Amino acid sequence: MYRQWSDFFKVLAHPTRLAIIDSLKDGTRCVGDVCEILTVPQPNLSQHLAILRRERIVGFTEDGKKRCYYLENPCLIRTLLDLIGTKLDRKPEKQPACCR
Amino acid sequence: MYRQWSDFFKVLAHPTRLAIIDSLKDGTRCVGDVCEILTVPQPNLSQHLAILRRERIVGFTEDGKKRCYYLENPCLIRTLLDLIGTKLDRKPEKQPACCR
DNA sequence: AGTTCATATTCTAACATTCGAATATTAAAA
DNA sequence: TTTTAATATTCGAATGTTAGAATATGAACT
Repeated sequence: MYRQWSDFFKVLAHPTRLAIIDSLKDGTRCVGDVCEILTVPQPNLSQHLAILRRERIVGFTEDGKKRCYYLENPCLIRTLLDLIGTKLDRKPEKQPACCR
Repeated sequence: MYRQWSDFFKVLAHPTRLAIIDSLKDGTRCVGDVCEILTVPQPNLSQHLAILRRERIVGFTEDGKKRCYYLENPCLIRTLLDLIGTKLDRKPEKQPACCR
């Protein structure tokens, strides 16, 4: 079980992948747009997307020759990132209710 | 910021470290006990503890020649692991309230 | 069919992480 | 003060991850 969990965290353990996730937080985006927003070279972005797909963190729909990526569990991911935000950008008032 | 976040996830991205965290979930334990419970060789355990210390996930108190480790943010860690539990051991009724 | 646009894959060198083995530290007991 | 028990550190080989370069795929347009 820890193996499975650590595989999941491994996928989150890269700044570019977190940036990708963040850029999909509020909806669907095609690869080209993410590419521009993050200023990451296209093949590199594609590699990271493949890793995110493998762990089922993102999915995509095809729209002509474009691929529109989205978060598979947007709420869960949002909650997760909020949570570590409270740890790392440690402002006392940001503590989630469960931790007070 | 993504760098800082990914550094945090990197620390969680190892099965042994997750097992250590889990073994501290319900209180304080000294190194020897964790060692036995997890059946990990002592120097290796010590290396992982050092990594967990660096990211402030665990702390310790000294008790004679023993070191008693504990989670620095037990509630936060518990919430975090519960959350990914709901994703990975996917049972519909385990979905946290916020994600239904 | 050939071209173009959007994205994916493969290969590889650089770099990072991991574990075991050996050794070091350090507090207390003898 | 020597010994012992508990834990930590250092080193190195094996393994895993990363980014860039080059190349491939595949859908839509001509």
